[in-house]
Amino acid sequence: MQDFIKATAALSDITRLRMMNILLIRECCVCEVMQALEISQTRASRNLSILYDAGLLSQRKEGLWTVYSIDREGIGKGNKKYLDYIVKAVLSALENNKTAEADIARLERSKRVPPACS
Amino acid sequence: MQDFIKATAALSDITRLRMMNILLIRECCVCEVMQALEISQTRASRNLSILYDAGLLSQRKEGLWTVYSIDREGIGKGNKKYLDYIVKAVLSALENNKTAEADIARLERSKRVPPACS
DNA sequence: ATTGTATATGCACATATACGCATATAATAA
DNA sequence: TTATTATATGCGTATATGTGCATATACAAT
Repeated sequence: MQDFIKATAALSDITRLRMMNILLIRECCVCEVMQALEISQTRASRNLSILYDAGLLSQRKEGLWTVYSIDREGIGKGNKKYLDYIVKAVLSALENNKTAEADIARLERSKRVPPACS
Repeated sequence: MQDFIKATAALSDITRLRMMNILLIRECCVCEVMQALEISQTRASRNLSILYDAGLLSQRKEGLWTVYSIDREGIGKGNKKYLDYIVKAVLSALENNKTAEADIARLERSKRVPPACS
């Protein structure tokens, strides 16, 4: 119940909903999210953390980057079955949305600036 | 998108989640909700309004009472398809929850006190 | 009209949330 | 070591949210 509340609270914010939108396309590091949504670094980092803490995202370190992605492992498992429905609701809510489409367009142009560990 | 945010914000509160729980059993007037959840009149009225404004409940006047119920007409229709998923998520999130079960037990004992229009 | 009952709402207040700025931390490169 | 880059976080601030108290409104019965 508290988990559900945390998840729905995490999704009831336009910035984080836009984040879910692009992360449903592909995983992103923080700076890619900044570019795609045209938001500040602080804002990107903080809101990605909130989605992570709510159990919606998984996180991994890759050199300098923190890469976030939809937690396809955790979602729908165990006592978090409801997250499946929530993700479906997100997808449905984002259909044909201009902002969501513009974010995806910018996502395609955004890059992890210079390769740090190549 | 704003509709989705309104709906998830409405559900990210324990009082309102408990309300959805009992309303999924049957429609209730405000005073039945008060009794089932053991909350104040103000709190019941205000939070039911929030669920109503979020498009999750329908409302009808019946004598002195305002009767609220899950909006089975509106949900899932038109551009609110995602609400279907959200309701499923609510049901899933409330499975085997002690508070939710206690609320339902009290709901079964609660009555619309005296018949006003009989 | 007057009384009683169910619900809604204005107001004050405490707490939570979202944000930017500046700075800290962590990892890499020179 | 020092510099650089990506990300995280402490702090202050503005706004939003949840609640109770008191009161208003709406409807019904007498």
